[in-house]
Amino acid sequence: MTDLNPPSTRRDRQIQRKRQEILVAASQVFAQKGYAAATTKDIANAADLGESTLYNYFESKRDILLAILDENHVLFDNLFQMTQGLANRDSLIELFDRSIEIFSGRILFIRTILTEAWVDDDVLNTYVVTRVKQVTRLIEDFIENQVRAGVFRPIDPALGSRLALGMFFSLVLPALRGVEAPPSPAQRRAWTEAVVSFLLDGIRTRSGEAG
Amino acid sequence: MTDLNPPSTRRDRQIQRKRQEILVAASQVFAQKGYAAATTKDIANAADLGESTLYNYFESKRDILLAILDENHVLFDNLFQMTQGLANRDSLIELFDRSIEIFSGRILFIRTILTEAWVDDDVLNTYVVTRVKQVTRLIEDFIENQVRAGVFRPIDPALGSRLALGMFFSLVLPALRGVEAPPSPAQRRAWTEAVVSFLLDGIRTRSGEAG
Amino acid sequence: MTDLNPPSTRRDRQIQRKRQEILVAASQVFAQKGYAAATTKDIANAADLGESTLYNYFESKRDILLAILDENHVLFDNLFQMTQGLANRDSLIELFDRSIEIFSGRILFIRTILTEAWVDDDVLNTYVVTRVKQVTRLIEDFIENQVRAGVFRPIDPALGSRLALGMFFSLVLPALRGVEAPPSPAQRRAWTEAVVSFLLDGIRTRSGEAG
Amino acid sequence: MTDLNPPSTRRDRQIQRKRQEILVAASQVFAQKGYAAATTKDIANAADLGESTLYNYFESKRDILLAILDENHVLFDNLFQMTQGLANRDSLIELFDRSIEIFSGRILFIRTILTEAWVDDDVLNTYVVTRVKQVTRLIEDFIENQVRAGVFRPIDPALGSRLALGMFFSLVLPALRGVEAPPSPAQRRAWTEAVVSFLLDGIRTRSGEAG
DNA sequence: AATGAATGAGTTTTCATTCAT
DNA sequence: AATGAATGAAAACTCATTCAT
Repeated sequence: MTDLNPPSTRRDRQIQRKRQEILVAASQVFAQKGYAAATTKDIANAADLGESTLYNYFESKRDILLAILDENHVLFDNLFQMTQGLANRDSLIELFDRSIEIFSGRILFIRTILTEAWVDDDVLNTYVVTRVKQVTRLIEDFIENQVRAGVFRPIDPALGSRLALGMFFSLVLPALRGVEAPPSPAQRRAWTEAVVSFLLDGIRTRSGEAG
Repeated sequence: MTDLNPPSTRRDRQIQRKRQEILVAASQVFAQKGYAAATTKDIANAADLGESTLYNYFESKRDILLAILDENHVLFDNLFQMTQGLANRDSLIELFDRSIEIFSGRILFIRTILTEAWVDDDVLNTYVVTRVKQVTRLIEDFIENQVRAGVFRPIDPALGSRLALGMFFSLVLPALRGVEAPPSPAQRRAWTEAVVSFLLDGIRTRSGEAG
Repeated sequence: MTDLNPPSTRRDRQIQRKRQEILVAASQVFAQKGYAAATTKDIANAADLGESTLYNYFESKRDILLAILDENHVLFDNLFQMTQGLANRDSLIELFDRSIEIFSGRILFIRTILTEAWVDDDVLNTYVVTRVKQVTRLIEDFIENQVRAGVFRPIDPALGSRLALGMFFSLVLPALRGVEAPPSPAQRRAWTEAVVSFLLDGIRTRSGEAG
Repeated sequence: MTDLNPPSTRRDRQIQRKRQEILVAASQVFAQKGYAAATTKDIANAADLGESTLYNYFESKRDILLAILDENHVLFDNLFQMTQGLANRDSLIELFDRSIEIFSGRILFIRTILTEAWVDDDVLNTYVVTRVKQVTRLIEDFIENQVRAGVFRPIDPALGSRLALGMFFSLVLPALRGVEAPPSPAQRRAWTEAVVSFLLDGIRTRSGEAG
């Protein structure tokens, strides 16, 4: 049976595995130092390879970065497919929870993307803006629907979704930056519940009135 | 002696003025490309100086960065002095408004700080974490007080302040990144009103019930 | 008076002088090893400079080569201006003599051009073919005129000029390759007289008949 | 033993055949780019082999070049054996014709030799100078004989043979460089006739007098 | 005080060659 | 015998920094 596998397939898999190893190593380096400050020597060391060996798998240092970015484009597609139609409180919670989970599991990759997007307009537009716009639209639609249904007060959907994204990022940012451990599933659940509760109900008691 | 305005003082002022010019130019470059990707040639060009002239005012490229960071430390002190004692809705609004104003007026400096803090632990701790902790403490105290007074529901102050900071950043981040113009005073006021309203009252109508 | 020279002029001259020094050094290296085998280190050593200093004067190794090639384009213009209108035996002699002289005086430059033209189509077309076509045309016209005037037998002008060029190159090639000293003026004169004599009269005695 | 066609002989032939294939492929590459600019990868691709496979047949890249050069040494021996004793007009024609034919049939090999001889003194002396001296001597002897016999005017045999070689090269050079197709047999014949006629009779009409 | 020129140390990349399979 | 994978050595090039003027 194994013999029937075309040799190219096994070899291809071997190559893919190695590329993957290099990408993981490079992500660590890029995430730590940023793309510009990272050297190919750093990457090679992290991947436990000779520097020149990198060039058997990638065309250039920049090519390694782009491979990392592309890699993760796919990831987010999954996220957004899942959350199409953001209908009620539970689906809001689900969106937050899944998003935090995905971010937590791919900290290095995402940190790499953000690091470079912070500095490179192309990367920002191709890999970040597109996605952010998708979620923004998702949340905006949700808000509009709720307003129209009389459930929400008449607020600006653009501002609402922006604030929601801000809350989300405040939760994952410390882990992305590496100053906090990624949240446990329990922590995640607690966070999302609280965020959605804040978002929907505010933090005042029903009868309260701040200062 | 210094009060007598000796010749050295005039020269000192001249030097300080030049240093300042260089810092502004460097901020532009650092903000655009990040510290690592920025070259001393870039900085010199931006400052309209010869490359070697930079070294008459600063010891090294790194030294220029640190001068920028130090420069802005002062800024935040003012912000926080003003907001000591966050007592009521109005002071919350005032905090948001002033903060956004300060961030908007110093985009380059702050972008530089954040860029470097994102990859450099020392910079993060010295220039960012300290300040964030201050505001966090401020907001936490506010929340605790309100909870104790029965105005707020019993929420986790740490989480609450984190979310509040997240909202704040969602408002200034696009301008910091350079993809959006800094908000006008009117826009700022509208934002802060809305944010505080969200925060305190939630977005649901008083009778509404999502999903 | 010297003060009235704008400072930029003196500096420019200084830069031009240095560039020239580098070009001469590079010509030696390129002529000896060929462009591909020559290293920037070789060039730097030949110019008695640090390797990185080269890059203050030229953008790249290739840029140095192209500067050498351009430099000599001018040279040949002079040659051809002088020889427009190739009317009689004396002007033929003059053309050969001047050509050999120019080639002899710029051996390194010309060897560099030929070395690269032998391998690079762009260089061949831009720097060699154009010029060869000019001389070819010159000689062809001369032959055609002489044939029409009944002075020459009806021979193919294209072939005739090609053979004339071949003779010319047989004289300068050993010096270009560095296996022979460039000809003295006396030698040059003797050669050109002989070549023109061969060309016009053949080598047989008027009555002779080979084999 | 060898006559008995032992297995090793068949293998040897197989090896020789492969070596030959590699040499042909390498000639193409060397001829196009020159030795220095050609990579072992280029050669392997041209030979449709893995890069490392080359090293089963040759010790090094340089070794491949030398094999090509040696290969062609033999070729010229044939040429010169044929032309020993250059007695009359017909044998001159024969020499030119056969030489052009051999050059035309081995353009890649010869281009490779010339490319390397242009920059490498060892190659020049071993593979080119020796042969050129042989032909030179051949032609010089011919000229001397003709002069002595009163058929030629008293010209310098060294110069005469040099010019003759120059004419020859002017005919084959464009094909060697790859900017012209190799001449057809008819073209070859026409060329040689014309060259010998020029050489012996000059291009003036018997009564003519240039300028 | 300002700077053009020079450069050492280091960066990305190339490439001939080796080696295990 | 053939080759994919790995790599040391070296190439082209960059850049922060120094120094003489």
